[in-house]
Amino acid sequence: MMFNKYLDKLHNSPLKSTPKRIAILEFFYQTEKFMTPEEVHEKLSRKFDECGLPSVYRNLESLADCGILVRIHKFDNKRYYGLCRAETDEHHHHIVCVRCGKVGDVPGCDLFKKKVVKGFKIIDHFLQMEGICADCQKA
Amino acid sequence: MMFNKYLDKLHNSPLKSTPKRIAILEFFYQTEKFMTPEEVHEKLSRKFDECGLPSVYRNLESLADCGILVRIHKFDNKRYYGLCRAETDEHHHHIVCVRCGKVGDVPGCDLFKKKVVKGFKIIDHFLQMEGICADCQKA
DNA sequence: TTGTCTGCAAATCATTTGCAATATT
DNA sequence: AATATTGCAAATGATTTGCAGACAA
Repeated sequence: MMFNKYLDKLHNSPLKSTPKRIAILEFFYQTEKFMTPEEVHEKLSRKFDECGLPSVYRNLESLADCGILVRIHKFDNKRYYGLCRAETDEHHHHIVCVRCGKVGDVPGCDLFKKKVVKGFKIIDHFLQMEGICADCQKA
Repeated sequence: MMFNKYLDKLHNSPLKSTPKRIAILEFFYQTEKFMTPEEVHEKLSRKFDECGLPSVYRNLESLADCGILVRIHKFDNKRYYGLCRAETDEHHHHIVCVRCGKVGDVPGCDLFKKKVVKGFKIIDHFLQMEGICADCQKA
C-alpha cells in the first residue's frame, strides 16, 4: 500500500494531521518493523527539537484506535506498534521476526467461523506468531 | 486432573514444596480462574500472617517455568496465571471468560503443522481466545 | 548443613495524568 | 475561534531487586 493511502487514512480519521503523526507514519512506512513507544520516541527526537514521550504514547494509541496502526503484544511486557501492510480489510494476524522485528501478514484465519468452543461463546481472539523472516534466514 | 497430580508435579520439580506454593496451587485448583499476582496475594494474605507480594510474583513465575501453572496475557497489561486442567500434554490454547475469568482448554491447534508462513520460518505462536463461559451465559 | 525461599523496603520500568501553552481545522 | 495536541513534570501501577533471616531437603 502506498504511503499516500496511510496519509489519507489519517485525514479521514477524527485525528488531526500533525507533523509528529505524519513523521510517525513515515518511520513505520520505511522500516517494516514494529516498534515500542520508546523506539519511536528516539527516532522522533532526531527529527524534532522538542518531543515528549507521553505524546508518542498518545499518538501511537490513537493511531491504533483509528485502525491506522496495529498493536502487537510480545512477551517482554512492552507495547509494539506497526503499520499493517495488508491490502484488504480481511481479518488476519501477524508474524514477527525475532531477529529483525519485521512483521508479515498471516492471512486466512478461520477462528471467527467458530462461534462456540467448549461451551464458551467466543467474543474475540488474539493470535500472534514468531518466526524468522526470509532475509534473516539467509544471513 | 486430581489435586495430588499437581502436588506431584511440584515435588518432582526443582522447586521446594513450601506452604505458600501448595496454598497457591490449592487456590487455583478451587477456582478454575486465572488470577493476577495481586489477586493471589490477597488470597494468600488471608491464610498467612506474613505474605510478601514479591514472593507471590516469584512463585507464580517459577511455577509457570516448571509447567505447573500457565501464563496468559490479557490486554490490561497485567499477568494472569492459572492451573491448566488438560489431561494430556498435547499442545493447546486457552479461552478466558471475560465475565468471571474462568479458563477453558481449546484443543486441536494445528498451527504447529505449518512450518513456514509468508517466507517466515515459524518458531512459536501464541493464541488466546476471549468469550463467555456457559455459566455466565445463563446468568 | 546447604541452598532455597521469604519478607521487607526500596528501586525500576513502562505507562499515564494534569495542566498551561501551542497548533490544526 | 474552538478544539485537539503538545511538552513537561510529576504520579501511577506493575514488577523486580538486594539482603538478612527462616525454612525445606
